[in-house]
Amino acid sequence: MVQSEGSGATPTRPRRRSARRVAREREIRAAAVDLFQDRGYEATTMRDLAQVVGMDAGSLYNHFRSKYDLLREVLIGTMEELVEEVRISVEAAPDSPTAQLRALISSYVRFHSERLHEAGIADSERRSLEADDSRRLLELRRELAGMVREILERGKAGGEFEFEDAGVATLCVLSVPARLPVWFRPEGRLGLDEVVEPLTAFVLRGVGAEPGAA
Amino acid sequence: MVQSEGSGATPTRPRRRSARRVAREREIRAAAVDLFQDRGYEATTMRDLAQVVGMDAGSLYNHFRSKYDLLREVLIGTMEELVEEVRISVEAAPDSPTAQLRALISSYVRFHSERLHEAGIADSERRSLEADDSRRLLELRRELAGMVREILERGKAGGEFEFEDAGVATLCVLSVPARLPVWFRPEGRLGLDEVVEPLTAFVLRGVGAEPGAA
DNA sequence: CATGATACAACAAACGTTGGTTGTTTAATT
DNA sequence: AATTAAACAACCAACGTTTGTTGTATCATG
Repeated sequence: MVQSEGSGATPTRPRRRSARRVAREREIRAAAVDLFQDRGYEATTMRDLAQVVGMDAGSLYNHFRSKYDLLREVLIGTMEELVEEVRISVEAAPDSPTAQLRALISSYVRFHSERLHEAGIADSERRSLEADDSRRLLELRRELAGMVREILERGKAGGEFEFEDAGVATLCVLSVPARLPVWFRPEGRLGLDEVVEPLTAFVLRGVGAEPGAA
Repeated sequence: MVQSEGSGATPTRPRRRSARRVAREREIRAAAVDLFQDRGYEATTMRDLAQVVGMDAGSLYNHFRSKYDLLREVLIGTMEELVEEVRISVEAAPDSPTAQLRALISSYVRFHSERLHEAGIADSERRSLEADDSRRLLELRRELAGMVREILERGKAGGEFEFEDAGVATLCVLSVPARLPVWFRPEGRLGLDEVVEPLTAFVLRGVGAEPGAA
């Protein structure tokens, strides 16, 4: 097992992955997300997954090292994207706590609604992660919480917000969009935009802000 | 499968269960809740459960018909108690939407914190329920949502509350206490009472109420 | 002595994963 | 451009475990 990567001579170029392969992997990933979402990781079998994408269970291993790898990739990958997207949207907002909180909630909600299934399992399947990966996911969540908290405290200091404990307030704020995957259905009575606004208003009011103010 | 319960002749008297047996069943139930909570139903094996209560896996079947039965009993039983407790506390409150919403949230939160694990799995393990039982659980949740919604609409009509859509508002309100099992730890920085108050205030503000008003 | 709780052993089914194999696609060499 | 070789992606069958569950024998308790 000395075939270390890229160190010896003739380092066997990684061979650009074909478009076909990439498409296949995406297909598998998407199917896995769907299955994980409505049966849970443990209850989803490789045979189930294989059937959905129309291939044999064993063939899946040409694309992923293991069932667990698939889970980790989905969970951590999704959370990283969420944090990144939220961060960008906050940084793009005006330098006012209210506007920033609004931007944060809005992008959070939009992400959750666009990728409902991924977001849903990131929450419910964390327990299936091994210690290291679970820590990583928690770290990302803390990062998100840190952004919220920073905005909240700044808003409170400036008199825009009003609440007792910043820690509790942070968790309250995050609770609302976090539950979206539980009840929001894109094909439901209300469209995304009709949900984002009242939801944002609820959160802003919750921390004592005037939702009307920009 | 005609052995309907209590209809035929000689309806096998339930024969008062000994105190020992009752205690054992409670013990098993509690252990199951704990395991379901931090590994999930699917990932919990009867052998795991048996080891926790210090007996053999097969012996568990003297107390429960199946693993699934255990899950159903915990999930639906807990939810029924929650709905009942919340209803009582709302009916005991003064006839004001603000007071009633406050009572509802408060009792909801207290229930969740006293029985953190039960409440946590009622949410995350519903997918493991068979269709009928899942419907039953959903029905209970809708009952709870109905109570919230009724209060909200009455409050809006009376000018106490302010929000756009009653459906969304209901879900926002419920989101906050529902996330409690995710982050609240009784041994943490804040005790129960220090959490109930700011959390209730957040929700009340969220629907446009004055948390100060009784 | 009788009843019920327990341990123990065993079961079939289902699980994730691996290995043998075969066309097919991609890359390197002529 | 043609030829050769390597890598790939798929099927199928099988492996070793682990799963929930069920008899049966043993022990305790009232």
